[in-house]
Amino acid sequence: MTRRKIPVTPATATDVARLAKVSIATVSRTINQPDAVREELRIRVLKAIQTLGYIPNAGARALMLNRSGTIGAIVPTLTNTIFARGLTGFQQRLSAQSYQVIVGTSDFDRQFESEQILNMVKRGVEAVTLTGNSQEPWILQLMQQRGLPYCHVICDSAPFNGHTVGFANDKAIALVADHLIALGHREIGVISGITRDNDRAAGRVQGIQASMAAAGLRLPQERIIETTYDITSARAAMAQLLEQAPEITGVVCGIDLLAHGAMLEAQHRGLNIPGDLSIAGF
Amino acid sequence: MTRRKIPVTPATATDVARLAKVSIATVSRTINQPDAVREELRIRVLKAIQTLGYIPNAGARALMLNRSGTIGAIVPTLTNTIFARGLTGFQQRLSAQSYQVIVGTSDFDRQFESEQILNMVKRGVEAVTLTGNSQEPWILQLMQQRGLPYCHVICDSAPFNGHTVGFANDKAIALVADHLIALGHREIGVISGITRDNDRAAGRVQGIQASMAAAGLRLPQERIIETTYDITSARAAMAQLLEQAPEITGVVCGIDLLAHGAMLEAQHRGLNIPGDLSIAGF
DNA sequence: GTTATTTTTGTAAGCGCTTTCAAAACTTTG
DNA sequence: CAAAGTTTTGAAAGCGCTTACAAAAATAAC
Repeated sequence: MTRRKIPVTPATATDVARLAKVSIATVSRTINQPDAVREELRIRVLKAIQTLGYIPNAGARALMLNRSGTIGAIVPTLTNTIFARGLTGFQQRLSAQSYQVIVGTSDFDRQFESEQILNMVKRGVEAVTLTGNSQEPWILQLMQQRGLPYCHVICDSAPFNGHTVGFANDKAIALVADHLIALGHREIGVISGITRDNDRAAGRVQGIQASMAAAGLRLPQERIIETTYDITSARAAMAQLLEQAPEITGVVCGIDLLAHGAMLEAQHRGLNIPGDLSIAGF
Repeated sequence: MTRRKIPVTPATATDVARLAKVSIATVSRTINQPDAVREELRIRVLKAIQTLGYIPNAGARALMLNRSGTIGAIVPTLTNTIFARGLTGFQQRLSAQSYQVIVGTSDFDRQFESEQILNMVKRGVEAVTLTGNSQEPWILQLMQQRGLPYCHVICDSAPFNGHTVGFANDKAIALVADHLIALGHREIGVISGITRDNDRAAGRVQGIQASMAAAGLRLPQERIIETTYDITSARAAMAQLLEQAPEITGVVCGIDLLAHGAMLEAQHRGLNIPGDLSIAGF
C-alpha cells in the first residue's frame, strides 16, 4: 500500500504561481477574471492548481475585498421546526447568490444572543437576520454604527427604526381569541411560551388580553401559564391551568406545539374536545 | 434629534493605536496577553477601544494565526429534530471552547454536500463532522491530504480509515426485526428513507433483510417502500405498502417519524395496532 | 520597418492582524 | 552611581490574497 505524501501546509497562490511559472497576480486573475488571461497561461495555471490541490483562502480574500460573502442568522433554537424550516429556505436562497449563512442560536437568552451577534460581526458577516425585536439595545446600535444591515423577523416593529419582516403577533392572535369569544366562551385560559426575552410570546399574550378586555372579559394571572416549548412541559402547563382554573371552557396557546400538548393532557383527563373544552393553537 | 456620525469603515487596531498613542503591537497585546502590558498603557488602549467601538477582525487574526476558530458540521437537514438537537449540543459544547460552528445542510445530496464541505475548507474550518459515510470520495481525500480532521457520525465504518462516532445501523435495526420475527411475524414490510446517498437508510434496510434472511424469510422488493421524511409521505408510503402487500402483519420503519405516519394511516384504515398489525420505529 | 495602439503580464502595495527582535525603560545589585 | 539584569515597548516582517500601475508583449496602422 503506497503512502501518500501529506503536505502539512496547504498550497497557496504563491505555490501555484511558482509551479506554473507565472506571477501570483496571474493566478489570482485566472480564478477571478479568467478572460483577462491568455489561454496558454490560464491552462498552465489551472493545471498547477489541479496538481497542487490548491484551494483559495477565503479569509485572505475577504480581507482584501472587505467582503466576506457570509450572512448571519440568529434563531432562538433549531429544535423548533418553524425556525429550522425558515433557516433552510434562507440558506438555499442565499446559497444561490453564493452567500454562506452562519447560523447562531440564542436559546431565548438575550445576552447569549448578543454574544453570537458580536461573534458574527467579528467574522465579518455582511448582514444579519434577527428573530424578534427584543435584542439588547447596545448590539443593535453597534450594528447600526457600523452600517451593518440587519432585519428583525416575525415581528412588525423594532427599536432604532430597524427593518422588519413579519406580522403583528398581538393583532394576529387577537383574532383567535376573538373567535373563541364569538363562540360564546367567557372563561378563557392561556398557555404561552416564556415571555421573558421573547417579544413574540409576550406580544401574543398581550393580544389575547386586549381581545378579552375589548369583550369586557378578565384574564387573571393564574389563567396564563408560561412554559418551555416541548410536549411534556406543555402537558404539565395544561394540567396546571386546569388545576388553577377548572372553570375555563377555552384555551388559547401561543404556538401549535403547546396546543398539541394541551390536547394530549385534556384527552388524558377524559375531556372532550371541543365538547368540554376548546383549544386553539397559533 | 441629534444625528449620530456613522463611520463608514469600522475602526481598526491602527486607529486604536493612534488614539491611545501606542504602537499597534501594544493594542494587539492588550487584547491577547494583557499581562504583558503595563497597566497605564493597557487602560489607555482599553479606553480607546471603547470610544472607537473597535472590534477585532477575526479574518485577519485567522490569517496570521492560521487558526480560524471555526468547525464545520454537515447534516442532511435541519428539519429533522434529531439533527437539530445533535447540532445544538455540538454547538453548545464547542462554544464553551470558544469555537464557532458553521453548519451546512446537504439535503441528502452528495454533490451538494461536497460543495458545502469545500466551502468550509475555503473558510478555514479546523475540523468537520459529517453525517454518515457516503460522501464523495474526492472530498474526503481532499480533507485527508490537507490534514484536516473530520469525523463521520451515526455510523460505524468509513472509507479511508475515517473516524466514526455512532453505531451499526444494520445491526441495530436487525434487533428490531428479530424481535418482530420472535413475536411470530412472517410477512413483514419495510418503510425506509430514500436510500440513495444515505448510508444510514440503506444500512437499515440491509439489516432488516439480513435478519429476515437468517430466519429464512424473504423480503421482496414490493414490501420495501422508500419515502421522504415527512408525515404525509410516510402515510402515503404505508398506503402503498398495504396496497402492494396486504398480507403483511408487521412493518419496520427506518425512523420514528415514518412509524408515526404509518400508524396514522393504519388508524385511518381502521386497522388495530398491534392487533391487526405491528408497527416498529427506530 | 517604424510607430502608435491594444492586450497581457509582473511588480509591489496593502487589507488588519500577530509576533520576533532589538531598543528603551525600569530594577537590582555590587 | 555604574554595571548587569529584567521588563515593557515599538519597528517591521509577513499571513494569503487582490489590484493599481507600469513594463512587456502582441497587434494594428502607417
